Amino acid sequence: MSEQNELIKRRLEELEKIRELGINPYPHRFDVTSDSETLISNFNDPESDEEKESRKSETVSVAGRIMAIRKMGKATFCHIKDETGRIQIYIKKDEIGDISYDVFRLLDIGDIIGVTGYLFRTKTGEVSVHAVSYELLTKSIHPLPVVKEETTESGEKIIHDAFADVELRYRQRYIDLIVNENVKDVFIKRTKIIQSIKRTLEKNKFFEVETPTLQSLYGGANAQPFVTHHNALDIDLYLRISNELFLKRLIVGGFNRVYEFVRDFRNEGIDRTHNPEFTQVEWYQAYGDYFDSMNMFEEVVEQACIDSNGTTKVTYGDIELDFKRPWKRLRMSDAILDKTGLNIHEIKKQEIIDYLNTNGIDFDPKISHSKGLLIANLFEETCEEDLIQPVFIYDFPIDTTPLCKPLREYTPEQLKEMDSDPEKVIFAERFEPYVNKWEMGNSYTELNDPVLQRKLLEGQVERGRAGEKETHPLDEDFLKAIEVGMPPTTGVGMGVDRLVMLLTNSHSIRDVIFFPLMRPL
RNA sequence: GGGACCGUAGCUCAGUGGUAGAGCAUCUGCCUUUUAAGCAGAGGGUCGGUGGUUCGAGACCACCCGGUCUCACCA
Repeated sequence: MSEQNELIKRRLEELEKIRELGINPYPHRFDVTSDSETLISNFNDPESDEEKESRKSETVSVAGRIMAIRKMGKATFCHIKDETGRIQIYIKKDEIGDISYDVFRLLDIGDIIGVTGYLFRTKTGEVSVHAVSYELLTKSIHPLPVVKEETTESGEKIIHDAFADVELRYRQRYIDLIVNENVKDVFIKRTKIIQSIKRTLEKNKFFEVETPTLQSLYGGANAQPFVTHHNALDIDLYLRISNELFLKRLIVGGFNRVYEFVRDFRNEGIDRTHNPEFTQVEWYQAYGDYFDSMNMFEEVVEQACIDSNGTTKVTYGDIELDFKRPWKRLRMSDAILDKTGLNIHEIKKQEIIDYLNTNGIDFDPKISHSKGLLIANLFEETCEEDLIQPVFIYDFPIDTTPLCKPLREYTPEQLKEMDSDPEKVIFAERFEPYVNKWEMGNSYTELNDPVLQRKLLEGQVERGRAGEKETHPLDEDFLKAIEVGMPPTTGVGMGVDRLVMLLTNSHSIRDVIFFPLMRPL
């Protein structure tokens, strides 16, 4: 028999013994009156023997999971862990009764107990609960990794035999949360960040809405979708890659400011900044432009940083980031000029290709038809690596997106002329915030010219036929909505997981998602 | 998808071709203020899987499974 089964078998036997003694190992409730953090932080040492004696009648009830047991014959110490921390429990045989004490000795690390008793400080100085009674609340039959915590004389904590196998931690997050102290803190911060973003948006009159996850057409981003099937309708459906096109329909419908936190699904590679399902918040604001979105974006992130960390500054790895507003704003063309000396407005398409080639920069030959896509590629390969502190990169070639308005400075004649000249690049009012070299989001002055919108989306279909995998299929219903008329609008998509990574100093996106996708065993 | 590395007891790990190891956990005994409690003893393994090389494989080779890091694609 394997060790694992043997450990479980022994615990099942103990479970039976407990039942035979008339004790329900899975009772229905327990009155909890306090928690470890409150008890320890509010404890004052009694000033006299009388006070010490009277304290014994001031009982509290706490509940938690047994994390460590130290049996000493007729007395036993254990630590229980509740939602706020750990507290030591002291149980004496002659006080609690022989049977009760014997049952206690059947308990294991991992069991959940409720303890009623009074507070005292041990000889070695730890505030503890002196048990008057206790109750088994849940018997655990699956052994937990035993992690030992040593406190050195200088007060430093050393963790021994940490449950550190990354794979097991992700696959069995419930165990990770129990035995690894800081894991829960990351997820508490995650929730605080999300709550903060919602507060900031609500404060600015944005209205929370919900749109479909299952979509018969996907769009709003460049990505490959997951395909699924609806049986009753007998049609294939896609898990959304973005909610952009639905939020715009709501702007058309008369909601002026909407936002939605969504899980997006993208059928692409997995690495430390990419999980196949990830969280994004998108917001759309009628009558605003991309500068309004920059203002909102930096307000949202600065506030989220303050609400989760107390300041606008945060340390990520060995760098310090400061999210204090206002953030730097840099045109893509200026970023390229600063970095490479290339003035993309002046030079020919071929000169960009030559530059890429002579500098050993790989690019997909499929994009060589488009000066705009070459520029975007040039930017990503040369400038991104320097974008550590928060910065808005703005004015992207229009070829990079079919959903964004051209710059306001162009006259209709200029646009027409540029469109027919492959050496001219139309720039669009798009920006991406960068932090720590990562794209943190995406924003446009949204395109609302239905004729141009149709033309650009049909262009996507063309490019899809030519072999690009991440282009949009044509969404006629969306085009109809734009034809009905969308007011001038700006919208933002923001990657929540990456923001949480930065604000919690997490190395991998899997550290900020409770249950990241793992290959089934 | 490419490359590098990893997989040995429940957990953390050692084991450079010759009888599978340590600490913690578990079990037995002792121990009424311990705290990585302690002391004495015991049990626990198809060494990720399948083939191969060899007198002999945990180790060497091939393939497979799972993972980590990294590059590519993307947010």
